[in-house]
Amino acid sequence: MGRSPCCEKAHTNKGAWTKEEDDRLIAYIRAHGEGCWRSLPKAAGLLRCGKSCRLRWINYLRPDLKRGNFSEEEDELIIKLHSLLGNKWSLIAGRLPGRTDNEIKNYWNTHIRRKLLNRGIDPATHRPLTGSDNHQNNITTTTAAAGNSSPDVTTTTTISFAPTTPISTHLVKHEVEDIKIINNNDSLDHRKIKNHSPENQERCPDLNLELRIGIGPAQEQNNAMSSSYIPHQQQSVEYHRQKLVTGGRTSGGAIICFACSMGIQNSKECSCTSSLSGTSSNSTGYGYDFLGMKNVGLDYRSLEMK
DNA sequence: AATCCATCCAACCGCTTCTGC
DNA sequence: CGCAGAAGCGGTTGGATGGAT
Repeated sequence: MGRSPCCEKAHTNKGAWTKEEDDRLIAYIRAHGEGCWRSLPKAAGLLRCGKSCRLRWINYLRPDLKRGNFSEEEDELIIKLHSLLGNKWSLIAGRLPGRTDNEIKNYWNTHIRRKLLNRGIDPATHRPLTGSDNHQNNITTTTAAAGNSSPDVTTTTTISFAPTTPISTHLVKHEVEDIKIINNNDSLDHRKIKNHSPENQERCPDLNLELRIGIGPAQEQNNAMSSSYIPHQQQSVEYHRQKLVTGGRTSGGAIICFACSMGIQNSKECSCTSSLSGTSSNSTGYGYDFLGMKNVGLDYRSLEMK
């Protein structure tokens, strides 16, 4: 009951590409562009499967690829993006010009994982590594939304990488408020990172991985004690999804999609151009399908990486 | 010099998602 | 709407390389 092979394997080369194969592939794509990968090998005179050609081109032969070591800035960006997106290497690669998903994935597994472990951070959860931190096992993916499901109305959803098991609201509140204090002081006072147990103490305070999704500027105003303000009550993403779909809407300002908020405008990821066209300040445009919240009117301008 | 071991990374594989009919 | 084919994605593998013994 297996799937049909993507190509006739009996007549295809495998393994490392030769210079001649590279040249053929480059010449063909220069002449014809990237088209149907399945038919490309035959047309280009290559004994390779289309998948292999695509991979070779994307990961190695593309002229816009950046070669060489990753910079410290790229390192930190990858870490932050990974904390937000999880193992979505293609999305992460979209934010690093000249880098491929495969390259970033390899780099993550060989360098950054170790780097985070040395910092005492679990690369999977971006939380401090502690032996007794059993609740972290509840997190199956770093993109998982967490928090309690209390249906209280608030203006901001915090997508936390905290435990997925129910935890009391006030604990989350305190934790978040402490982060706020740190940001306001623009300092790295470790004592203010409260985690309610010594072993949970943040070991890398500059890596705050709370993800906030604001619902709208007007409501944001109510909370505008500071740019890093996070409301008292944490909401589940699902609750906001339902609320927004059934009537919750942004109260002002156009909505940009997640892709644009991440700085990759005009990419294929961008979903805002159509919904933005002709919208006014009371736009009811829809947002990007972020974390499965398709068509939810979220304001990604307030999506922050801190 | 030979062997072992760890690391790196290109490439593969299988699954999911997208797209056209 | 459902199906099939194509493309895309992420996990994994295996060969090359370099350092340690």
